[in-house]
Amino acid sequence: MTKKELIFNAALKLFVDKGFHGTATSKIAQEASVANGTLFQYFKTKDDLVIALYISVKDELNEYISINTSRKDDIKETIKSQVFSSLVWGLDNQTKIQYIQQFQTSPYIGQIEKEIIAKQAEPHLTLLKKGIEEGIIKNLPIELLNSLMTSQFFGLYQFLIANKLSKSKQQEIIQTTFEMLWDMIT
Amino acid sequence: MTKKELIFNAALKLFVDKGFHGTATSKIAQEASVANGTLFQYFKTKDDLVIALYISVKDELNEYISINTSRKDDIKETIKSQVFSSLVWGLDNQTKIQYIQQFQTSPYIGQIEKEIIAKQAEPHLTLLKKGIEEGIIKNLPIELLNSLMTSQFFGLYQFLIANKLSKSKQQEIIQTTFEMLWDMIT
DNA sequence: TATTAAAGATTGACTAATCAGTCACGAATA
DNA sequence: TATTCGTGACTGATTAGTCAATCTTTAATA
Repeated sequence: MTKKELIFNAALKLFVDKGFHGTATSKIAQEASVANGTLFQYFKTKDDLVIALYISVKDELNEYISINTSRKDDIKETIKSQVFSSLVWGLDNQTKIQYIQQFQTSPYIGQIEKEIIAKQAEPHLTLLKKGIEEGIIKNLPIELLNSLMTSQFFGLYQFLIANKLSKSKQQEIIQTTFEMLWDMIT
Repeated sequence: MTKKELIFNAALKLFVDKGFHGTATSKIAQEASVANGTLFQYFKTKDDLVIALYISVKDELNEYISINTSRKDDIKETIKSQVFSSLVWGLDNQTKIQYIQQFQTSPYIGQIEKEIIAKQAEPHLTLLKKGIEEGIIKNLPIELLNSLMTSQFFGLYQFLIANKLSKSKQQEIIQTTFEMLWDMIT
């Protein structure tokens, strides 16, 4: 594991545990078993680290979704496998999901360029647009549909981690909830 | 306005603007036009202030919902007026909604006693339970239904503040989205 | 009503601790 | 040998929280 990865892992753990400013850079370096100065060689400032970590985690999630999504021409199946793989990744990477949420509701979100945010949402929006054009999905603003779906994802996710269920029961809930979501937007 | 209210208002503004630890207590006192020491007479520590502010804002929202909800025996109308009044309040109190979100995804949430959280969710859960018993709402875990509804609220809210629409267009979207939500859970 | 004293509220200068970020030097690598 | 990587002691600035002194309010007494 590279120094940079060590720092990312340590920062992720501490930020989620103690909050952004509740975490001293010296503590991150310590947790990463790296010198104080090393941290500032990879990241010019603490804010740089906070933001770079978010982008890295978000990219990781998007890559996972992209790899695990079967690109059939079936829109329902495509969206379904996107939602499912997001959940699988989220349940296996709870700290990272927590970090995404914490970051997105913090003042830091304003520091990320709008183009980066737009780029990350773009694939979902395109898919929704296609669905509307094909007459499958309700003709509503795609930003609204996307916002509702993202929220739905977090809502279901919160429920799943708050209630430790058996794998099969979990799968059943995910399946049911997705069908509810699908009925809602079509 | 009492000193305590002045401090709450100043803290709310700065926490949302600069984050929890990005905001110094001295800055809060300054913004509130109050001495440093005064802040610590009302709140033993900075953490106390952060938490007291959350509970205060959350109570304010709940009180607003409670006042503006017509307690008919019609479950759909009851839930509808709860969702609608939440949105009205949220659009009029954007900073407060932002604070609620920021707090709920921060490590501070773990410092609030579970009974307080449970108590705040209780009315909604009771309502959902009643709906299920009457065979109106789908027979799913009420915590799941509540989680999905809360998320839906935030999703819609995010869309509404991100897209400045006319009052009538806004009402139309709210109406449509609620019907979608209602169809989903029934 | 006027006076006064006790209780409570408010102040801001102060401090010990902590913080983000620097930098001169040593280690590793090519 | 030269270049890059890694180090940790160091610093100026900032922080949360304290406290002795001052101001304000309350209420009892003459």
